[in-house]
Amino acid sequence: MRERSVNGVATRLRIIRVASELFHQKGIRATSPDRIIEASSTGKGQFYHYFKSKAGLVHEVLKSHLEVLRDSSDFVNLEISNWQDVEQFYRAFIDLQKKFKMRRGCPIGTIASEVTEEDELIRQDVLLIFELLKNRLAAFFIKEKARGKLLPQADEEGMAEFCIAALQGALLLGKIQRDSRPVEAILNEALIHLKHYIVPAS
Amino acid sequence: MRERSVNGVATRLRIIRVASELFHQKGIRATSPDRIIEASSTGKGQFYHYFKSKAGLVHEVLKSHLEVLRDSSDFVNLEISNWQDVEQFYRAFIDLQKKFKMRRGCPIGTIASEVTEEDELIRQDVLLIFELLKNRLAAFFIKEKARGKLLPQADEEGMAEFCIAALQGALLLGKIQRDSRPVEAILNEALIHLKHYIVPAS
Amino acid sequence: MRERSVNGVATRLRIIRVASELFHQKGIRATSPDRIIEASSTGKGQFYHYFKSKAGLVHEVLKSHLEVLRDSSDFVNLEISNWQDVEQFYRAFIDLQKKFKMRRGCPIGTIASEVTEEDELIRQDVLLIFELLKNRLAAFFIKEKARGKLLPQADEEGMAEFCIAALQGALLLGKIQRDSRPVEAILNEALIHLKHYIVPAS
Amino acid sequence: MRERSVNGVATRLRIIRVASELFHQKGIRATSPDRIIEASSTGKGQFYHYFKSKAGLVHEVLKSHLEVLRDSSDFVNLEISNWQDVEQFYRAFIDLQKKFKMRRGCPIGTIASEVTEEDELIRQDVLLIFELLKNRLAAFFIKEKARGKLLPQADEEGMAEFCIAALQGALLLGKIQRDSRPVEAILNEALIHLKHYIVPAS
DNA sequence: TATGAATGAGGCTTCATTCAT
DNA sequence: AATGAATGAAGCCTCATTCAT
Repeated sequence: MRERSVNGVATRLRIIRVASELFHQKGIRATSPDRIIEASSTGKGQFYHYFKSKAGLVHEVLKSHLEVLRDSSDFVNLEISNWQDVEQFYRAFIDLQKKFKMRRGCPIGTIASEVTEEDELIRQDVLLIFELLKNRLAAFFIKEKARGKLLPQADEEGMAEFCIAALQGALLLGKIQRDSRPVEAILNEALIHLKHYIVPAS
Repeated sequence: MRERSVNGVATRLRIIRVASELFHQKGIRATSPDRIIEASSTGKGQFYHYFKSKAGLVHEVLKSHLEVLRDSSDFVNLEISNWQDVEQFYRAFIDLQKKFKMRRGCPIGTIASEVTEEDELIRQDVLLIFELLKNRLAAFFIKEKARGKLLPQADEEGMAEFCIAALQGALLLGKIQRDSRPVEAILNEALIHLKHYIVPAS
Repeated sequence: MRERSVNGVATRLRIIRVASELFHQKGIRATSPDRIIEASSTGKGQFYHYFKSKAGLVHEVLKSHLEVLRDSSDFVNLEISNWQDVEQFYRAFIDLQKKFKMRRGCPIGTIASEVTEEDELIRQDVLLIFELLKNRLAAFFIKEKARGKLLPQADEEGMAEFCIAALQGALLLGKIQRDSRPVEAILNEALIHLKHYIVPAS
Repeated sequence: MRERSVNGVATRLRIIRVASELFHQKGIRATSPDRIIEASSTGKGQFYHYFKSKAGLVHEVLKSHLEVLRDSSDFVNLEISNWQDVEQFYRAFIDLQKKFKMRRGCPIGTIASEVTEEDELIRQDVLLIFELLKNRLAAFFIKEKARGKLLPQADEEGMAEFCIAALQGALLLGKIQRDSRPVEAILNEALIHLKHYIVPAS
């Protein structure tokens, strides 16, 4: 109520945050506008005042994910400039999953997985996020290679994609096994692989 | 009398197959009993005659996936006895995804991703499948190690999990990008990594 | 409940009848499926079991109107073979309107009036009904002309359309004025006009 | 200050005009305040600032129709002083319907048809308009009769009502048939009928 | 084994209105 | 005069399931 006068931006954000949370927890399909409305203590009409549809909200949620990642917020730092940052990147997702007692997967991956042919716009949104991640990781690999730190056969983009795929797969297995150890093991293997492309110190 | 039960089995199988297909295409949540009933040209009552609930059907679908995998059917051969078989294993999933024009992910992964805390039984079913895959892959690595073909530091189970995670992640990215090339590149990286554990021919 | 076993045809008919009644009373737009469901003591699901949508129900209602008219039921006799039958035709609609204390218009006209560009199928249904009326009336005029009872300049189809238009207009005015006298006066004028085409007894 | 109220009047008029248009196109029930607000580029609050409710707006729209007709604007001339003016009166409505490619009925008739028992005030508004039309037409017939131009049995009010009913019916059929020819034919018949009351030139 | 009628909760969205600034 | 946030009821439809035959 107090927030009302703040001008609605608050309400909008509240809905996005609650939705984001529920989508992560249950997935998109299993999260109804009604639940979001209830959990965000909003009136039914407000939902459709701020978002043209549930799909529209999903779009906004993904946009907010994109921004959070782009701005390298508290959650994860995408300004990767050394190998430790790559590890930190993985670490952030592992910690997130642990925070939810291994009951959830990747917030993006969960949405990605639900995409069907009808959700073209959502697919694009997810694509944008995956591309952001890829570009940031690739940027690091490219820089390293330029500095002569990576072997010539290293395919920077391919390495970045591999990096993300391993993360997605690991988080999915972690959720199904309800165990963080395999996640850490898998991501460790992934790191080992990537580091194989490092030029050995003569 | 015999006829009857034969028909019954047929109906049951028809429902499972159609459901399997729809779950792969749309996911579980987005696939209603009504749609399955319609697509399998069954009566409403038959559905609940053969399956106690939608969740029960999901269970049967996953059980059938498990059997198909266990029996190393036409789709994929899990009797892995050399590195080519590992590649074939990956190839089978890539081909499946290509068959659907990169519009779908892994049949199991799609279901896995939708699992929530309420779907404990389904989680277990998925777990069983992932474990089957892991065990078959691990069995090969163990055998290889026993034959002195793998380095001592090779963790066979970890390698198997990594193998599956890479697959799941790759298929997810493939679906989002609607492109099979990254999938092949990622799985290629995964194979390169695994093969790093091969004892070099002196 | 007793009717359930009768096999659903009863339920279906009950819904159509109730809807028909409500559409006449309030119009289509102002009649929600929920109200129809309530007024027909049906379960929510039954409605959509028997009709694919509200528009589908409207279609069925109009189809039933068409049948009633075609079969010249108790309500109105469309087997017009003399001028008295034409008067009876008008009389039936006047009586119907009076029955509802001049609170309603023509059951068909009310629906017709609500048709918009989006309701193409409904428009077609209404068209069919208007054409049935026209054809029955025209058939009489044609027969009369063939018998040399109508003047050569009499346009039988035109007369029939005029006949229907006068009826629709009269019922609309009757509803707005809540008075049956203008309705009777208007339809009387219409009859006078039509009879002007009668060949005068020399 | 003066500016403000001038703007206010403009906004008010804009809403009325847009609403009038939408009511004609879709009917009252199918036209929500939201749509009107959007189509008139007004703020939500403005709508309820100028009109106490949607029904209030309908009232104003009908009042504006009444005024337009009373003032014999560009659209239609109700200062009927000869038979050509009657034809012009019909012509105006036919042209209006043609302008919308036979997709709409009479702006008043469409509203009239949607009136239910709950819309007492709107019914009165429509009644007023129909009475205005009737009076103008009747005035002409009375004048003609006074001049000895109409037969003694001519009922001037009845003729006027007939005139309006034929118009309403014709426009409804025109909309359903999406054809202007029957409309013209019907109104031609109506005119023929009315002219039957003309005292024959001896 | 098979059919499909019946049920009621819930999903997504729009409606009409009021309120605070 | 103007904006747009807020509200809750209602509209249309699908869902998952059970029941009777």
